[in-house]
Amino acid sequence: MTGADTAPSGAPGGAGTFRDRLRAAFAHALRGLAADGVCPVGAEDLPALLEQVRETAEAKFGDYSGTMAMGLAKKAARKPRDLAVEIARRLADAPGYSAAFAPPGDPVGPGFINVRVRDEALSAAISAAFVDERLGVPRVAAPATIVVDFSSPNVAKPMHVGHIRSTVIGDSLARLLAFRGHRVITDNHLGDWGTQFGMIIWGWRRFGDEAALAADPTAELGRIYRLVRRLADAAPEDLAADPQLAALAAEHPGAAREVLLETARLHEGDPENRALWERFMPACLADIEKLYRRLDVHFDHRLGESFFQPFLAGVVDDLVARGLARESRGAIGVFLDGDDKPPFLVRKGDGAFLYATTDLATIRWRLEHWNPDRILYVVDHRQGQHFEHLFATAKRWGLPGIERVALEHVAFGTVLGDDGRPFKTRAGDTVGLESLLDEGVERAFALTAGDEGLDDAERRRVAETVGIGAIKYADLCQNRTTDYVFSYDKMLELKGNTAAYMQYAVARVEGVLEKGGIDREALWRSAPAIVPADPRERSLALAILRFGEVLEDVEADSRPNLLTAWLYDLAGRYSAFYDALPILKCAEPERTSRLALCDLTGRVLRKGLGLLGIGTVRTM
RNA sequence: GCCCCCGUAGCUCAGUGGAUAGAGCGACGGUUUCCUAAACCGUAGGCCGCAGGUUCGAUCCCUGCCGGGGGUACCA
Repeated sequence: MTGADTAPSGAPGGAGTFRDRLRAAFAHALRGLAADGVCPVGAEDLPALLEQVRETAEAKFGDYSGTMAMGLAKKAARKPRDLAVEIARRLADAPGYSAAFAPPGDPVGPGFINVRVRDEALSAAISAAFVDERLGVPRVAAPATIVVDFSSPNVAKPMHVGHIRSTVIGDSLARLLAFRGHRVITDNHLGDWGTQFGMIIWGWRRFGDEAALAADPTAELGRIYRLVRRLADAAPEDLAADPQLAALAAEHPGAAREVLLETARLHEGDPENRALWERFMPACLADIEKLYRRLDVHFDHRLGESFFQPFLAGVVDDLVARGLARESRGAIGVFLDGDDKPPFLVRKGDGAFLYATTDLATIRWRLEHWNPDRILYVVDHRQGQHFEHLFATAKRWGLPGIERVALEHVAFGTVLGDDGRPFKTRAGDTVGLESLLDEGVERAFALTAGDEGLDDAERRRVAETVGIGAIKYADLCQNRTTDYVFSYDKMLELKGNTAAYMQYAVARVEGVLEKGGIDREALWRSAPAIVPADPRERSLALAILRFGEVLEDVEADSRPNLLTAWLYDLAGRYSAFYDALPILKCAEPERTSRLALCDLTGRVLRKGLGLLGIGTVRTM
């Protein structure tokens, strides 16, 4: 970090984004339409209609357009074009319109109303953003309390590639929502009480190695976990392929059943199992924390499954008492879709609870203690059905506050290897998260081999930022819901939609300012007028001022890839600007204006990357 | 069987009701006495899986089909 995104002081937050201001003007125009009886537009119709005010596809159509006239034409019993004329006329009279936008021209095509931002307004807005600590991004009018539940690894086994998306996407959403002005509560719902502990307890008693545990607790626990898992899950063909495993399996024919028994004992409060659990936990947590520090991911809370364990029996009793859950085949479940469909199980036949039970207890606890407006579960898409059932059960349960909280499963796809199968090592093992990061950093380091003027320590720091940034960015820039193919080569490309390209753009900004010996603080204090006269400056300035619009869109659908797409577009515009126009070598007042635009671009890129949890470097 | 997701350029992916469907890689061509050329500019490359439907307008919404993936009562 260069520290340059700390605030210049003194700027107002501004009157909202250009899109906000134009939507307000369209709202005025549409209400006028209704008041004059031209077209019935109810207050409830407005939001959807105003969503049709957005940036144009191409600069030749202007900066923003409104396309609602076509859809409304039938309702108004007019030709779309005529209605567009009516709207455009009222638009020009809307309060605040003419200060920001040029008079709308005649509607284009079937009824597009195209609008161009006035040059003076653009200059004023970009100059204001320059001295604004929020870079021109407005705060939300109505802050909400939003719980972001993400990462949630199972402790007692190493974090692996499967945890990266939840961790990176969740962290980014939390940062973004907080910057927007919401009250964000991050919670890591650790898997610290599940069947894997039954496996470890059972395995420790049979295969545990005290010396190995002392030397490297996670490695030893991981070894035991994997071994027991293979034993308990072994299919006949696995046993046929692995004589050693087969021998073990013959020795422990009841492994699967006994593991579940140990889990149940732990849950029932068996002192010996509890003692083992307490013995294993600290090492597990320390190991996980180490990775989070490296990823620069932080949580407000770490309320794992074990935290909710005391409430589970009460949850089941309550569900039964209210007639929602009942006994079936020895287990207890909620029949959501009728008796013939599989129920949502909250207690197993052996008395152990399930993650459904914990999740229900967690919802109740969060409602009681945090009273949130939204709870986001950043969990992979394969658990979609679980969350459907969970949310449906929670609503039927009728907890206080449940009717006003939005429970949202923020689903994401699987990380695949080159072969299109879930990402694995060549040997077929799950890829550990730490070694994944190491390899990304190592490859980034190799790429800096030719760099002059960087000592080894500096190169290491750059490689860490670039390597980890590449991995995070590759994940965030994909449409969340689709699977994506993991490729070090692609994510470390210096061109294209990668973290490195954005980081490089930031480094070039640094280069210009450093080369010019620019005193940034003094530049901020002088609050210069930025005048985007050249089309490339204009295009860059407009993109910068869309930052707030993009964050609003990201929040609406929990889609960080909208932010990465905008950053990529922004960095591209900067590169085009930088390439075509002299900055240090042009005359005043252009020189200061362009320097300010440069500096602001750098701060905006840095802030945008920061909201993705990605750092930047001064040189690369 | 039922439910969910995905089929867009050779490859990896954006775009999910608007204007001539976009990037990167790969291919071909251009730009450096000049602030980081790890860059920029350009060319070629597409029945947006198939067939119907809704709409002024469909890659996007609905229905069916084909192909791929995932889920589907005691793992999470």
